[in-house]
Amino acid sequence: MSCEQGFFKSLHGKGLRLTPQRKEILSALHELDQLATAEEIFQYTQRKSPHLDISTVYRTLELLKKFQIVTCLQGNDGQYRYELVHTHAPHVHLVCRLCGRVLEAAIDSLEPFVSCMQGQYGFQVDVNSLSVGGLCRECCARMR
Amino acid sequence: MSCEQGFFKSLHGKGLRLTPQRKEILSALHELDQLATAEEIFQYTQRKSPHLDISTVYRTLELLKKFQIVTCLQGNDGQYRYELVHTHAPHVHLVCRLCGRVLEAAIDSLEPFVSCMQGQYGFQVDVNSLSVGGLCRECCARMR
DNA sequence: TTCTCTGCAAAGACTTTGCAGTAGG
DNA sequence: CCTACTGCAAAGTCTTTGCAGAGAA
Repeated sequence: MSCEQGFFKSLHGKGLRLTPQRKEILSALHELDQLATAEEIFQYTQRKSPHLDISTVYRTLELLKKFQIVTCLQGNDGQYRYELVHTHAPHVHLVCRLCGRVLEAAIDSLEPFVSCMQGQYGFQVDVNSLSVGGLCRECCARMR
Repeated sequence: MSCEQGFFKSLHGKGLRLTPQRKEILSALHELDQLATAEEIFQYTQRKSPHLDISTVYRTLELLKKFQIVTCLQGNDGQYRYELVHTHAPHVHLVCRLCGRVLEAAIDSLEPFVSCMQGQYGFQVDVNSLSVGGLCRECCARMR
């Protein structure tokens, strides 16, 4: 698991440690392989490590975020959701404001925007953690 | 205040009422004239209406959101922030992930993306409530 | 008069923190 | 062996809800 190696290096560089709990959480993120809340990740770890605490999940996610191994976004409901950065192709999330469903979308068409923000405002967009609200096809249809 | 009239009509159409508290909150949004948290809006109302309760602020913002009079986004810190939809030109918010500062940016360059999401996924992007994470010019510079 | 709205207080949902014992490097 | 990490419990933060009295239409 190359991700774990990278994580270990990042940790080691700062005098931090690779514990079984951290491995377990990283592994849960891999296996879930989609946006997941801290609670969902926690539930997942419980099968194998029933003593792992949810506060450890939060602390580890915080760490993974710092090292840019996971990104995090907030859904409809205000909860944070996490996913590994490099397992899928880069994408943005489309979050429906009615049904809350989340789609992944390609980022090619975003290029002009990203360049423009860089050029005009010196702002470097985190494409990986972009979350876009709106109406999904189904909810659009339902509204007429 | 045309906004208030629109609000009144929306309310009246559903058998709801325009109360002094709701006026006060709408007025606070106008005068703050920028993204503000429920708490900030609440604080602002306290000068003139010290008995207005924060739960009323939350309930009113919910209502204003339903009528699309305000939009709401979540900043760096997980708090919701609100602003009136039609007082500024349409814009997106650039939220710096380090310093938390929020810039307003023009939306022209976003057009290809919006069309593409519509075409490919049938997803109708809420441009007005788009919040984009990244690094601002200053924080970018500070990182080297 | 009617029924929505408000203030108050309390509960709720999610996340963070303090601490003392545990264990990675 | 040192000090970061964990589980536990408790506290925090922001937001929502229940209720009885107040007040807009």
